[in-house]
Order: sequence, then C-alpha cells, then structure tokens
Amino acid sequence: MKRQVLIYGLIGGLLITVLKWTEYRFLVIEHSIEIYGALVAALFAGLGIWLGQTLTRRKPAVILKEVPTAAAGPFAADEMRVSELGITARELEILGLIASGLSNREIAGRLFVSENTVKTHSSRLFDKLGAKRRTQAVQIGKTARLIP
Amino acid sequence: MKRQVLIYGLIGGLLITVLKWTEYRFLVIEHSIEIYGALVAALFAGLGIWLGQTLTRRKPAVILKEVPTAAAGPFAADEMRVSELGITARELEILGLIASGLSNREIAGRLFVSENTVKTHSSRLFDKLGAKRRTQAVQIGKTARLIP
DNA sequence: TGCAAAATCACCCAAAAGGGTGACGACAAC
DNA sequence: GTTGTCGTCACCCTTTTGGGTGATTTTGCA
Repeated sequence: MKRQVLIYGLIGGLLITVLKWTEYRFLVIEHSIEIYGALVAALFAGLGIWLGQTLTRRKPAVILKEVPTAAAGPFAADEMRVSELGITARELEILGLIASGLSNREIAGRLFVSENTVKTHSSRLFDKLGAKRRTQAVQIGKTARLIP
Repeated sequence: MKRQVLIYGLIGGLLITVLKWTEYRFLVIEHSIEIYGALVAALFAGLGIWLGQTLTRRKPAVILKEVPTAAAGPFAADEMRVSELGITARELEILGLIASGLSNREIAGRLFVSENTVKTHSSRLFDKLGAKRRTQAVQIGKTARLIP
C-alpha cells in the first residue's frame, strides 16, 4: 500500500512536469490548445481506465434478488452467509454430502480424496458452523440456507 | 436501458456546451490553459474510470434470496407412511430429535430415559427406514415427510 | 384378564465420527 | 520474495454411534 502511494505521487509529479513542459512548448506555437487538450484528455482517460480497473478490481458486484420460494426452484446457496462464516467451496460441498446421509468414507470415495481429508474438512466446517456433530451441522446448514 | 442512453446523451450535450462556454470564457482571460487542462484532465479521468469500470465489469453475481414459504402451517407427519413402515410414536419422536442435531446422550436427557434406550430406539428406527447412519435416517425421514 | 406390542435398560464389541497437531504443495496477493 | 489461504494427507487419541443379544416393565386392546 505504501509503495502504491509513493508510485502515485511520483507519477503525479512527472505528469506536472510534462504538463509544464508541454505548456511552454505549445504556448509559443500558438495554435495548440486543441492538441494540448487532446493530449491531456487521452492521458487522463488512460489513467482513469487504469485507476478504475485497479481500484475496483476485487469488489464483486452483487445484485440481491428476492424470489418467493414458491416452486422451490434450483437451490442456490446463500453466498452472503457462506462468506460471512468463511466457509470454502469444498467445505460446502462436503456439507451437502453429509446432509445426504453419506459417511466420511463414502464422501472420500466420491470426491477421490482420502478419508482423513474429508475429516479435516468436516472438522473445520463444524468449527465454522459451531456444530459438534454432523447432524447438528446439517440442521444449522439448512436453517442458514447453505444447503437445500 | 433506453432511458440511460438518453440520459447519457443529454449529459454529453451538456458537457459539450459547458466546455464550449468555458473555452470562450477562459480564452479571453488568457492565463487559462492550466485551468482548462485541469478541467479536461479531471473530466477525462472520470470518464476513464467510468469506462474502466464499465468495460471490465464482471457479470454481476445474482444472489437469489429465497423468502420463507408463506405460512407452511404446523407440520403434520405423514401417518400413512409412518404406519406403513411400522414406526412407533417414540421412534418418530427420537427421529425428530436426531434431526435437530442432538446426540444420543442429549436425547436421553431430554426424554428422561437412559442412553441405551435411545440407542435401541434409534437402532430399530434405522432398521425400519433402511438407514445405516443417523444422517441418512434424517434424510430419508425428510423425503418421506416423516419430519419437517 | 391376558397377550402382543411398545418401551425400557444393560452389556459387549466394532465401526464411525470427531479433536488436535503437524505437514506439504499449489496458488494468488501484496 | 514473502505471506496467506486452500486443499490435501497422516497419526493418535477420545467420544459417539451402531449392531447384536437378552431381559424387564408398561400399556393398549381384544
């Protein structure tokens, strides 16, 4: 972050210098306001694009859409709460498989990983959900709309 | 969308007008190139930012927030299937407690019976449901509408 | 009243689940 | 280059769960 501020400052100074130079340069050539303006415009347009991309890079645009449950359409996990709880995609996946009644071994087989890995994931999952048992994790996950 | 295009057009026209005005205004006042440049710079920086954000915007993540199904009155177990499977009231009660995430010990405490009793009940329950685990029993119970 | 079903409990054993720790590689971010 | 997160896996140990067997008491109903 500090480096960025420094770089911005340097670029600013450079720009001012360039501007001063062009100013003197073109002031003697008279018919230059248009060119000058275009130059500045192009320059700052580029800077603006770069700024826009840089500063807003990581913020995902989220549109909340309320939908009546009605016909129980294709379920979509409440990403709000998922990220709130810091639950990863893998953990959510495993929560779903637990909810469908699979044992750790069966989950491991289905995901092509070791049983220990499944246990690690579920451990961390229970921690994040505040659950002591898989049944409790399922219950919490359902009321929090993490799983159907 | 059409409204937005219109508004953009209007803003553009307005900007052009303003620019023209400032151009004439400042051209007579001589020392105005800096102000003019700064204005154009700020303008195009803003435009650049807008462009950067617009052109590189990710598809907005649409989160479907399901509204709790209206009413969905007090749950009533499907007695048809209960009697079909030969599930007793006590067993159904225990299935509900299992689904709510309680351990056998906690269920025993809540029902004022021994843990062994709970285990026998749940054993017979799993047998009747064809479940090997409590999570599976919960899943089966839910799809069979034995529990909410 | 007597029987069958249901509910209760105990004991043993095996399997599954869970807690804790440590480690490693991949990968993105700063 | 360093840091942090994620996913992966192993090992050890405890708790929970489930299976099997047997037994006693309650209860609903014929």
